[in-house]
Amino acid sequence: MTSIKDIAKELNLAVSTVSMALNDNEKISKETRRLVHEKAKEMKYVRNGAAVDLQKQKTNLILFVLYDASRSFFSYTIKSLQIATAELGYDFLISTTYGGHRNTAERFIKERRADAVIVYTKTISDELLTQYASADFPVFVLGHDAVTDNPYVKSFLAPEVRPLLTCEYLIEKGHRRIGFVTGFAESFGTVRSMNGFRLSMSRHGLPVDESLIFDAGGSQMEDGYNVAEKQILSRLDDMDGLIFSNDDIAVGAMKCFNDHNIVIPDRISVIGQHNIPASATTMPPLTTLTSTSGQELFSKLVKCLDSYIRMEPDLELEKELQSHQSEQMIVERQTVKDLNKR
Amino acid sequence: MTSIKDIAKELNLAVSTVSMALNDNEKISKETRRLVHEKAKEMKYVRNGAAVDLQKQKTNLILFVLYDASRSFFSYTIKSLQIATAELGYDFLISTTYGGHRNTAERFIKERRADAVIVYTKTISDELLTQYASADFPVFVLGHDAVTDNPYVKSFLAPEVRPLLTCEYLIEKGHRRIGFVTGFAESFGTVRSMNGFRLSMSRHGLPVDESLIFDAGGSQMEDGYNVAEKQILSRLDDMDGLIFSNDDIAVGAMKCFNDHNIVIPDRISVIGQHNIPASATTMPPLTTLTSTSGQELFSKLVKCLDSYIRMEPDLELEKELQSHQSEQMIVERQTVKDLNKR
DNA sequence: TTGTACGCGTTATCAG
DNA sequence: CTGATAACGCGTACAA
Repeated sequence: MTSIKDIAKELNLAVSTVSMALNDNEKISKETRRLVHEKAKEMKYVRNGAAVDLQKQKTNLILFVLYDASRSFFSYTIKSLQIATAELGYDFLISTTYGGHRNTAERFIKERRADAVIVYTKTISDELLTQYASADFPVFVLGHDAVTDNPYVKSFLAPEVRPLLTCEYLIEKGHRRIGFVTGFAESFGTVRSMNGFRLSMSRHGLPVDESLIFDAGGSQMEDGYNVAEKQILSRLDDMDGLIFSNDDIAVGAMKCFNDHNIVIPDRISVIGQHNIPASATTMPPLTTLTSTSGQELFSKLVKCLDSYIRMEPDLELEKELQSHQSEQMIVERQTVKDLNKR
Repeated sequence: MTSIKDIAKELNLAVSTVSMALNDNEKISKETRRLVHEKAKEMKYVRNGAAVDLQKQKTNLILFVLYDASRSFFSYTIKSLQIATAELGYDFLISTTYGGHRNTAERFIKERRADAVIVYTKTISDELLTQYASADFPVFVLGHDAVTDNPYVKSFLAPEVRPLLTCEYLIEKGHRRIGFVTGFAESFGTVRSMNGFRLSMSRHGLPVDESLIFDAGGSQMEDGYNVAEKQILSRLDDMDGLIFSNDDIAVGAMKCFNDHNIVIPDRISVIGQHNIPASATTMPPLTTLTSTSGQELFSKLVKCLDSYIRMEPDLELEKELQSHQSEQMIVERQTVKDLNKR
């Protein structure tokens, strides 16, 4: 590995000169700069990231931590964040905690191997974040309100507990005996929509039958298929509507219903959440929920994060972001029957 | 930020003593170690990653570079690699190059910000890898044979050009006028299956009608829907079979066919590739191709990579891995008609 | 058992 | 415009 020292020696220059030349510092004559660059290329010089980081006390990196990158629901977020971070010149890396693999994420947080972290999973504890966030190492939490007294752990996109729109929709369409299927227990979506579900039911004076709350154990299509086959099929007669806490498991369950010749929505209404691409392809297409949070939102988010990194928090922008409530909308397709019409 | 210096001062010890104590070096008395650890916790000491990396000339990091983490096809690979790297104590991070965002990946490669890189995309050029790989910075390429003279760029899981099994299958079932739909042009899967397609056709003496080769422009479900609607629908009568280079676009296209009341496989046979979860949920379920490359394979792969990192290449293991040809199998579902039977 | 001294590769500050 | 020197935070021989 050739270093600036080597090229300094080769050129009979001081290391500092070489360093500056390499960074195109105006203080160095154009000629010298040219020479240095040339030699550098010739000697296949590449700068050492660790050394730069150490000296600058900056990594230029923003780390995004989430549970499962393959969930279609997160793919949009990933892309948006990548665009936003790139706009501001940051590097962007993803750490996945699927299967309990939190070590990498935690080490990067503890050892400050990034300038900031964006956490979109419950698998990293609020305590850890509280412990390690600081003025020069801000942590943004997405999807829930982190419990913390650390002012540098900021929460965004954490919908307040509100009635669950999918539930409201089913009720509006005349459903009364409504079941609920939970996804990965450690996900915010599951917890939140579960709470929303209970809220909606109670507000309409409807009882929640705990035996009609099914746990898929995970948030992937296969999990949806399995819970449908093993737990839901036998209870179909006890419900007129079934809410899934996300589309992934709903799509899997739809497959199961098809395999068992259960006609949706004649036999039972089904509704999902997130509007992932595959939900449009089920038979019949899945009615679901969509929520708007465009590229612009993520750009603002990263801009705000950047302001924290630069130690000049843009409190105004932060306020705007925190008051942001994403608009939710039912995507009406063909898995919910209007029971009022008969 | 408190450093070992600070805690050394506080305890009237030498930095080196503190350093060793922190690393539980036997040379330091148990009592001192306890003391140091205590003080460290008290002062909220956290070690500085960059400094450690610089000194050790190791990052303990393996970087995985791919185009789009949300593609269901890659999710299994990600998970397997994560498990495998964790087994050997490495940190594991993902860099996504979707939308041309290669900067991060390239910078990490150039500046050696990882101990090794696994590349599973065409978006990082072979030249770059060739230029930066070295004995102490191995690069493993997945999915294609990298063109390089650098012995530290190793290729794996690069199927030889062979007849395309899905095509063979269609032909066996009596199809003759076969169309082909390509996904993201920069993906290996697309290129390879395209070549296999041509090979199969020619081996059976069948002409390839170039106007029946459709470009979806991307590998996501939406891309499949769009190409079906805009290009394929009008050509349905000119084909009896249609091959998609991956399931994602096939699933999207199936949705389109359903929307337009095209009955599959009566009107046309359809076959995909990869057997992603969603392919089982289309109406009717998609016939597709699956290939086996289990956890064990990835564990071996990472073990081999590790041997390179440790500068003791396990050539035997490497050989075994390189000769590995994944078993391919048709997953027979309901989108291919047997034309011989009528 | 502990301390000293040095190096890892880079940048920044100053003096010349 | 260029050079010497001191950091950055840590690990490790070697000496005490």
